[in-house]
Amino acid sequence: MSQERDTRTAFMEATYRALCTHGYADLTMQDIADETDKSKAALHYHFDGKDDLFREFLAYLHEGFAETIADHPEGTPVERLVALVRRVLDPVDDSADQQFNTAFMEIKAQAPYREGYREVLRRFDADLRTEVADLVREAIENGQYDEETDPEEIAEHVLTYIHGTWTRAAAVGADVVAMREHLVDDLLDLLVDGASVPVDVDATEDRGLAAADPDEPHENSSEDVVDPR
Amino acid sequence: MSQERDTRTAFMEATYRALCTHGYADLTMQDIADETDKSKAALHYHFDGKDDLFREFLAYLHEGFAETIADHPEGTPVERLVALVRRVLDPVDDSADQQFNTAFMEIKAQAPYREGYREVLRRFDADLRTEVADLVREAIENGQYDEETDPEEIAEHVLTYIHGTWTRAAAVGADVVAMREHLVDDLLDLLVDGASVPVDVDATEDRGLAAADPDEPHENSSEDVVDPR
DNA sequence: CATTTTTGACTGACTGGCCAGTTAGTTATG
DNA sequence: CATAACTAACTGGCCAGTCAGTCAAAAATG
Repeated sequence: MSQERDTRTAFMEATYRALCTHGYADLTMQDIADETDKSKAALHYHFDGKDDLFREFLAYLHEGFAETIADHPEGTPVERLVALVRRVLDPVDDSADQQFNTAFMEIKAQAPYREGYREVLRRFDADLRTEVADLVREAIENGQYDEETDPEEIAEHVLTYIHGTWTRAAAVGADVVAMREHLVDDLLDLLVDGASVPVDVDATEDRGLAAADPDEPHENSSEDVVDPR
Repeated sequence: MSQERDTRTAFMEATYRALCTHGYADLTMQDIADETDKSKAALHYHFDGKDDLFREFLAYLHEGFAETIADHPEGTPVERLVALVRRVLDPVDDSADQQFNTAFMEIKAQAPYREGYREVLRRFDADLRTEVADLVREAIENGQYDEETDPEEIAEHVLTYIHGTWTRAAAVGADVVAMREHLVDDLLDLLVDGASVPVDVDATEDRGLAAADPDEPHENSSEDVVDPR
């Protein structure tokens, strides 16, 4: 009974690992099976084909994503907003996770063609948007942001910018940290004059373009998806 | 001699059309040949395999892109900047072009894996960035933008935002016009107080989120790539 | 309790289709 | 007629999915 559950979960984790090493485009069922101690036939026993497997995998990722975006209630609303952005756009040093992000781009690009992908991706989007909008609303109530500020509008802006960061990082190898801190600056610029500026901002000196400090400390290293290892 | 040139060009155009109807992921050499009056073997006669074909295709696209981003020297710098953004993020009604954008996303997602893709994409990026930065610089000289404004920084921001717009449009079917006008607003908000506001701004009433006017007039309908038809 | 039967999980070997690339031969062209 | 431009037919490899079992453990039976 929970035997099946376990095996399916094992295959989900295997899919994650296989994606990191092979990418989405040339990922075979065999590759996934090879990441477990089971056979390819077992994979077909548990899932109704590749598409079914991947739909389930996306749902599995979505669960982990909730954890990533969940608010850590420490500090002012804007501090928490900035922390959220940093968490989501964390350029993890772990090369496996980095490669997963790349593979995830491929999946996004497949969404228009594969039935059911888009729906889940929309949920990723909606969840993150809600979280951002809520924090902006709090910031307004807190007096950090002007009352004229439209939380939904900011959230949309942030979402689009985040997607752009991921895309450029994958497509042209652009610097995630630089783009991320640019977004953070935008968010801080919205602070009403006289409002307290968050202190933990580690990007106080670099206004430069490609100046990504490599020794950036990120204790929280979870990616836009929870790492199942 | 120019026979070969013609045929190669015909195959480039065929590749464009084939991408629109099949997407990148399941595009076969046969699909491309079928878009011409030539055979699949002819395709192999002219190109050293699929990868070679696609590298050449990207270069071909890049030529067309230059045309899209080329400045139309009418109006103030900011007007021209806004026009550029609108040209690049034009959600063409032509469904073929729309599908091409989707396919182009797939190509971007393949860049990390395919040798040579990334290089060309970087050139797309660099050209657009240069164009934007130049216009911002002009806007500063013109007194429309504050002297504190950093052209490179704005250009980076615009690039990231544009990529985000394309990605979200493809991945979750987000509204290109709404996102685009959001960016335009950002660009207009940068105007120093008292500077002339461009008049041709057709988005004067809609500050709403999903309010994309379908009757939007775009005389220039070229996409992020020139349509070879 | 000892046995037979059933079932869930799984495997190795196979198949059928697809597709990039090749080759041997044909047609056009200058 | 020599070479460039092509074609039809073919090849070889890959891969999703299938199938005929195996096997251990659970359930039924007497």
